[in-house]
Amino acid sequence: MPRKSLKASRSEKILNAYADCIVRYGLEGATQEKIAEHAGVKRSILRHYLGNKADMLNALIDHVTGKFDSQVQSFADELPTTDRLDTCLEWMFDSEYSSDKNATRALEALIVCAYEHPYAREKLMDSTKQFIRLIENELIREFPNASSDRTFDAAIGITGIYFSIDSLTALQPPDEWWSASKRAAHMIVHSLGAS
Amino acid sequence: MPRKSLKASRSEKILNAYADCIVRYGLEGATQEKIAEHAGVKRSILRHYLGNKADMLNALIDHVTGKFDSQVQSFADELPTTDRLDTCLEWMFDSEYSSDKNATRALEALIVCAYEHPYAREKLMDSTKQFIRLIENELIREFPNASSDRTFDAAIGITGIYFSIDSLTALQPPDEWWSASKRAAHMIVHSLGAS
DNA sequence: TAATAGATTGTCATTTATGACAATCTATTA
DNA sequence: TAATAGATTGTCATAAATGACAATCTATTA
Repeated sequence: MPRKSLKASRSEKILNAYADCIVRYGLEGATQEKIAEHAGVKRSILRHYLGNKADMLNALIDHVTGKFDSQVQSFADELPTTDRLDTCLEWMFDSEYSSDKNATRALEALIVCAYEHPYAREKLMDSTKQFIRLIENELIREFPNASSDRTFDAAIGITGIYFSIDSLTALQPPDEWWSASKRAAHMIVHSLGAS
Repeated sequence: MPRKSLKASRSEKILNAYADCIVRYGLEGATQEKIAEHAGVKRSILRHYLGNKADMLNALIDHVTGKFDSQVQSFADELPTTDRLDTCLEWMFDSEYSSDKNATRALEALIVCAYEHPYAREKLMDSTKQFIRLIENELIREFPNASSDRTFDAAIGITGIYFSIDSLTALQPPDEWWSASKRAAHMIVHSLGAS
């Protein structure tokens, strides 16, 4: 008899707005008013679907890490059979392929709450590890003879370069910084090949 | 006749506390109460020496970028004549040498205000460029025959790796991530040498 | 030691953010 | 079409953060 629940779609829309807001205004700068405005709803709606502030933050943590994880997964799934590593770096560092870099930036914006929020810390750590592992797997596939230590080092390095240039986006760096980052990542790859 | 002004020392103490707070609680999470508590003073004092919220933020931007810049400068000045590049990477990635990593983390925590605050964006960009240039100079000194493009790429890469592992500190990554980051930076260096 | 400029404290008003909940509207189907 | 469960809106209370400023204390030196 009742009407259909909009909980899933409304929550999705609100949490996306929340993620956008923490990227733009910082975690504590993302007030409920701003989130509601970005989502195009009344503030009361946030509470109706997601509870109070703490509930919302927990939902956001799951949302952001979940979205990031699934993007990483489909990223891996859609890699071609040849040129996987090069394709990988193209997708990471070329803006035309930037499917939704906001997932990464939201993840970075959440890091600050790791100090007070052990659950967040764990989930963010897991997501980060998963991303590193994706890079690591592609490196192993390309260089099966490289030592696993060096492969891990390279994966950490490439991931770091990516996270860093991504978080510098707010400073509006020139496009050259992106292409330079990409070439730096390639340097690591080549160094691994030359071992 | 009046008593000596404590403006310089009090402002210094307050701004250091402010910087600590934005690292720990985020830019908007660093309330005047928390800053005052960290600095061990009454809140009224903040206003007395640094004005209102906007004034304080401007002072913080100058303070953080100035501190970062001067640390980068003395970092460069104190490098030995031999093994400069290796020493550089040791200082960056080995925790025992971490003079004051908080300057870097405060810089990163400020990035979010670049969206709304053009002055902050410029200063943060300048400080970032200066750090990259420091790395670049050392690479040029070590590899004078490398093309300037590749040297810049390498500098961007190494800087990115450093900024990234530094900002991941809140997630309490294992020490291996730091050493892996260091070795990844070395990979870039070696790749430059092998050009 | 008295006058002065600054340090320090305390208090209140205003604004902002959040929490709680009543009231109303609307899709759904029995 | 009437009953229902959920959607949506609006309002008020409380809490938190900031701004403003009066009042008091204290080092300095003329």
